[in-house]
Amino acid sequence: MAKLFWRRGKASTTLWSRLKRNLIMPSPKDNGPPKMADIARLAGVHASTVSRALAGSPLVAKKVRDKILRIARTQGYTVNAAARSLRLQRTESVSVVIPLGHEAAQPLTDPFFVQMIGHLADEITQRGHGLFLQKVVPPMEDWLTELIASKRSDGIIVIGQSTEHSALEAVAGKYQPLVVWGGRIDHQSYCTVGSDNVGGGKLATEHLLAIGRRRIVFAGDIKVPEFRLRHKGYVQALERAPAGTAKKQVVPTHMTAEKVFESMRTFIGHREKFDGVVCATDVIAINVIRALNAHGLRVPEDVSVVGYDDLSLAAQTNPPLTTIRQDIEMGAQKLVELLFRRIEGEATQSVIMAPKLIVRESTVR
Amino acid sequence: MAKLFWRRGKASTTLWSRLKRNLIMPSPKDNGPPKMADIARLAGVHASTVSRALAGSPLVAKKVRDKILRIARTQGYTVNAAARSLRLQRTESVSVVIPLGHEAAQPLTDPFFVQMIGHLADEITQRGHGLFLQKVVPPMEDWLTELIASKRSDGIIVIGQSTEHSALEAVAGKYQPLVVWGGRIDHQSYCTVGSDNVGGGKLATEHLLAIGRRRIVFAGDIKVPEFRLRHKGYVQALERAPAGTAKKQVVPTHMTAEKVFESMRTFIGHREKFDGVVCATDVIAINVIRALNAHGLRVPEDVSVVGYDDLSLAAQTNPPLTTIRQDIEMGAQKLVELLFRRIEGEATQSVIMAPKLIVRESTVR
DNA sequence: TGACGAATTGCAATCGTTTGCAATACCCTT
DNA sequence: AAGGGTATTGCAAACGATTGCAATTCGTCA
Repeated sequence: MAKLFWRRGKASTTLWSRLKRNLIMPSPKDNGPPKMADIARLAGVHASTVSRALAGSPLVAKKVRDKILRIARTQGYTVNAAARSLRLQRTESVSVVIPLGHEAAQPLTDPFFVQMIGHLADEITQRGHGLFLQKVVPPMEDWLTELIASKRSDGIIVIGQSTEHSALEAVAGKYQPLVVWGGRIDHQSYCTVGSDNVGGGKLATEHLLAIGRRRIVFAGDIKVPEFRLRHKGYVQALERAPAGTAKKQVVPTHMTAEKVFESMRTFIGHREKFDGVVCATDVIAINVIRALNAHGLRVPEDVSVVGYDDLSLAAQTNPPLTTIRQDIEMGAQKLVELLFRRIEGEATQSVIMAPKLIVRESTVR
Repeated sequence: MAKLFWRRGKASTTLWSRLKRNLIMPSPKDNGPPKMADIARLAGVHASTVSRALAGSPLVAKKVRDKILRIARTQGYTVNAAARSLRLQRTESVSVVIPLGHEAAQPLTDPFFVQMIGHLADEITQRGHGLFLQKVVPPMEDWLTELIASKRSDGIIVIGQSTEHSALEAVAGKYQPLVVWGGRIDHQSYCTVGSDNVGGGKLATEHLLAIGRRRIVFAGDIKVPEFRLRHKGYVQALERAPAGTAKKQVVPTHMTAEKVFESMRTFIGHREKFDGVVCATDVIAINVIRALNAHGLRVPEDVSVVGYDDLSLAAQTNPPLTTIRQDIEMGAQKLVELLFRRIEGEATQSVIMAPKLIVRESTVR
């Protein structure tokens, strides 16, 4: 193997040293980034002193430290991450996992994920950590335990429990530094951050009732925990609705744009009339509106539509979307804050954030 | 320190071993994930044999290998990533960097990034690697050299050269495994993948001319290399336009939704009439449409609008967006393919993909 | 039964940093 | 100038996995 090529600092008769002597090598740095030992040699000290200097330890004399730092900078030295992780038993990075068990389709099209990832990236880098991104698509097994055992990161954030509730439940007891964005499920033992989905669903439905809508349907896949909770709020609101209100109805639908569009179109064709739609997400809402328009139904004149999430694009659609805001930025902050506290060993409670109704033009003009 | 707590396998009088004898510890696995040595002990072999067995080496007897694999599985063993990286001098993961030099605002709102990241994640995980996500916001310095020197990943993909052309240029000679999504700039020495931006801009403009538009403006920030190239195509098309075509005009605008909306509104108010808009991105186009609607102008009856990217949401807007498709999925594939070839030491050429005009209803009904 | 060769296995060095402890350098006092 | 400190430094052992080489086992044939 090329092992000999990589020996350093031994003035021996290795192949490498012979090569080095024979070749024209004007640059002081030859093979790859410099190591701590290289900086040490340049500064005339031991590597341990370099290590301490870089860490800002008060043990090393100011004069020496300055010299070391200067040399390190000019040499473009940065500590080798793998070696550091191994020695310190921590990686200074966190895994962000997106399980897509409920969607066979691969691409993470939903802008919700993007916004979440963006905010998480902000929070995590702000704390000097890296972000290891992991997409988990079916078929998936043991992904969580493997990720944990690999010790690739100091903690894990899972975005959306998807259909992985049991996998999460299984490790919750053994592995502390784990936080999940999603719905609060009864008796769950892992730590979640999320909005009050039941409350949000109720809020949306009550708004439609308040503006006089009486035949309201729900659009979304009830198998996903978060959506099931939103649907639950929808049901609760309808149960207290004024007399004459039509009973509950669900448009089962997947998350990709075309699927939503299709299922909505067939729904419009086959079922009785309705005048309001509570959607499980903004993306669903947008496609519902598209389907309505395709059938000559105007929004909001003929049908009122409410979304969920308040993505940044919700304000830009046509018409702008009335929706339930989940404060994604705050959610990301909470997730990261809780995760770091759990990394420190603290036990933390789940956080439920209050959802907020944002009225725009897709419900009332 | 707690060092003594972590000693293993030495039947000595360490604090740990004393603790262990006294406490009730029925489970064989006590502290943290098992190490290779633990599996070895359980299987009655040396760690090196376990390593070989896990790697599927033909050196180890089939019977022994099976036993080791079984034990490893039941113990939930996974190789420690840091130790492996250190020994192998490779991390089996790649960095994806998003420089946001051109946008002071933090969040990566543009869905383009999301889709790109999603596809990259697919391609990278498919090759058994991890994805290390890095957002670089101003003020930024040395981010590239530091990332390289940390050896945190085996290669780097930069999405959009933003304002970092010179930083990229600086390392291109020294660091092979680097690929950039973006515009092909003259004399650049790093490897890029991107669509033919000039051609795309021309395509969009020619389409508007072909449907009879004669007063066409360009919306976008010309300081970003990719957008400058698109603008160049716009100019080229106008130069060959039929007589009577209005001369070129630019709406300078930032990328965030509100900024676009505002700059467009003031533009509409102050300038002479126009009947077509070539936008630097789909997100810009959507907000341009919103601004036009706010002024009572209909799309496409009064003004035709073309976007750029063909994001998945482009088909869902109202009206659906005519746009220039950049095949993001293929782009991601190319990026990853080229990167892995460069990791292998191969020199690779830049790739320019042909853009394609997608006609929807924002230009002609 | 002994020996030779092939098939398996173990040994030990290595990857680059960090850190407890031991050793040296330095300063000040008497 | 010797002694007693305190500041600085160096030494060497980890961290956990991989791999060339040496050592062992095993099967087989004479």
